[in-house]
Amino acid sequence: MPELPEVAAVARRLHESAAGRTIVSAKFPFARTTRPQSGAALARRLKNRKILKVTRRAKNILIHLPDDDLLRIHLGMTGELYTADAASDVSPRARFALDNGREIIFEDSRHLGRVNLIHPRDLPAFESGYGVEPLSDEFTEEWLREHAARSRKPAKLFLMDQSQVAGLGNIWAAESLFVARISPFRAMNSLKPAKVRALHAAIREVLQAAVDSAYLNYSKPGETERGNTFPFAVYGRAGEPCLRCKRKIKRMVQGGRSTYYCPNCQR
DNA sequence: AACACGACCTGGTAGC
DNA sequence: TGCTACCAGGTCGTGT
Repeated sequence: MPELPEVAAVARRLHESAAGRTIVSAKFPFARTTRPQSGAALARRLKNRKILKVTRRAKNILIHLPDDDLLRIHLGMTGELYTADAASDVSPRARFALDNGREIIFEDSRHLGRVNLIHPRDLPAFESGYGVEPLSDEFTEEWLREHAARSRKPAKLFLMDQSQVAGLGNIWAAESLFVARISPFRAMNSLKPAKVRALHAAIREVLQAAVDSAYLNYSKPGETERGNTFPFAVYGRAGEPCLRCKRKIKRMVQGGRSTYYCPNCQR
């Protein structure tokens, strides 16, 4: 489910519902959730800590605690994070009881997500895995031109590389490339300046629209609906007509993932 | 260093 | 209806 726009929406909602609250207790019924950390040890360190704010970095949700500790939640493919009335009947991967009688629930059917505590001394190691935030001022056309010139990767794999551009995933990388009319297989260092400019603009435009849409989808308190109703231009549309040229959208496997594109107008 | 590929998991759905 | 095969928006480790 979650790429940058969806994670941003979840983080924002969690901030609205949980910032200022104190974690009374935490439970991790599955060892896998907190790997490689111990669930019991993590629960001890969360007890009676106040939630200062909730932010996002790449596809991580960061719950800021006192003493610069960060509770980091990665949703994986199927993670859902929300606040609910206590004693709800779900059996989640993690449960955080709050001092107002509600709790933060982390569900994740595929167990691909995780919850960890990041101590300030481990922050540099955490940060070193991630590149520029594509909606930040740091992500400029110049940034993209310089980094594109240094990578022989196919454009789609470059965009999905979290150490380059943090937060793009399979859907929004494909959508950005469609808008910029660039083939997902095109080597980054072969892009001419005009294409780089188009790609930079496309990423900003597509992500900003998705962020707005995702927030709307998640904006109602208590709502936990899944799925993204955003009208995709290419993602998941194999065999359907291209919105620009009417030729068929194609699905290919690239880097082990499905890639959707228009072979006619993406070059 | 850079890439490909399987592993990690469960659940939904298309097809027989 | 039931079974099988494939697919899923993400990493992570291992091997070349």
